[in-house]
Amino acid sequence: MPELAERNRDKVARRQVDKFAERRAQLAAAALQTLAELGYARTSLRDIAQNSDFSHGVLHYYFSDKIELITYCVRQYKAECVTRYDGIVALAGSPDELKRGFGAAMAATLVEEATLHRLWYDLRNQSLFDDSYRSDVLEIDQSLERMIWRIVSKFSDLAGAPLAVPSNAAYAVFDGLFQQALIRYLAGSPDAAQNLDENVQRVLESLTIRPPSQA
Amino acid sequence: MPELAERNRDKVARRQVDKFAERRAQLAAAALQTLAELGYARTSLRDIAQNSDFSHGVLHYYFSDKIELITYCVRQYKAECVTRYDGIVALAGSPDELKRGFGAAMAATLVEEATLHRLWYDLRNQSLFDDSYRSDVLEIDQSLERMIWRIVSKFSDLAGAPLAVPSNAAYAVFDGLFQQALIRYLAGSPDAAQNLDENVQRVLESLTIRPPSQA
DNA sequence: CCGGTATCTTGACAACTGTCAAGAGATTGT
DNA sequence: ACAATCTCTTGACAGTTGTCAAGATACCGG
Repeated sequence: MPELAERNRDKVARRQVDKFAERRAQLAAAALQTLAELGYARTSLRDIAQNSDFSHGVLHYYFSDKIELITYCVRQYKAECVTRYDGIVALAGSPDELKRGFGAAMAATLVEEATLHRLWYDLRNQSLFDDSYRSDVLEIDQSLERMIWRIVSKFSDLAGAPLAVPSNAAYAVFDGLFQQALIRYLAGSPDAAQNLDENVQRVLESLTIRPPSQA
Repeated sequence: MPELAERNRDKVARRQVDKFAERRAQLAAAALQTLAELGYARTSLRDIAQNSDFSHGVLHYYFSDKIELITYCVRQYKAECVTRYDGIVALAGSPDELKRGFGAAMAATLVEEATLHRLWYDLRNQSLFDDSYRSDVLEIDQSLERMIWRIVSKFSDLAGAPLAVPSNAAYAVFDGLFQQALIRYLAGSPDAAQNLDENVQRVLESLTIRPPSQA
């Protein structure tokens, strides 16, 4: 029975592939945690292994080198982030509701995932020096830009007011607000989250061209 | 003559201090160049020394350790940056002139000092992981915020229109625009500078509350 | 239960790091 | 011109890094 044998081989192969992929994800999670804690410059492969259940040699069994490991991590990060605010867009019925939801969601992200986001900014910066990460980082950045654009353009629709800036500017603006809030938050400022919430709402309002009030 | 001897000692001491300070600045310049080229994670003291006229040992003659060297570099960077746009503020006679000058100045900075600014973002990020640099980075960030605020509030004055956001939000917004433009510029996008110019002008306009058009 | 394959550990390697000490060389006051 | 001090080079150190190979262990089909 060549067919049965073949199917079995396939099944085995697939099981192995699954297990292989699963362990890669597991190790990448340990790497993400370590990187988020120590930063890119201070994280060694041995540090990562110590945050996992394995020894340092196993990393080279699942990843060809450090660059492939970190690239894999960056991609894994993306999956978590990119749809984070889509629920707010789908559910919002009024511009005010969307505005409030967006501000609250940004503030919540700030406190819940502060270390993961400082890692993101760290890796994005690395890509300015090292070509190895550039394409992956750029792709994620564009995904985030589209995510922000979904919010902003929906707000524009709901408010019936056109936007004063294009997509890349809108993303840059809110990214800047978040990054500045992150700096303050990690420096211990107690009102960083609330301040971000307020600023996000104010800026979102500002980016739409308000119709003449008495016309 | 104790007085003459004393004065001479002082003179000598001051001359030595000057020479000492001068060499520190010289080495810090080499360090800044190296860091801007390689990034924080990949720059070693030997790399820095190789970009100077001296050997690697001399760095420990002028700086107690790597942290002090880099801290000194960061402070040196600040001096160059913090008054960069003040001429524009002083000379602008109309809101339109200020707006155009600001956009053009940001775009010029982007192309002229791209590598120095990617270093700034790199070091600011390091301060999110390493307390050693935190206070210096925070201080510079606040100086930059004040610089942006001088522009934005002057624009508000000239236009006779109040601002929709506070100082920290204004800084965050323009910093975000610049950083995003820097990413694109270093990735080879040919229109990054012009796009930054346009976005800066649009956003500056948006941040002021325009009076009802027909009132 | 056996043999082979997949998985993991251990230990080693060469290169690189920040730091420092010993001494050579240069400069300065007298 | 001499001696003291400042300046700089050289070479070494202990620790860390990414990488890899040899071998131990676990798993699985037959």
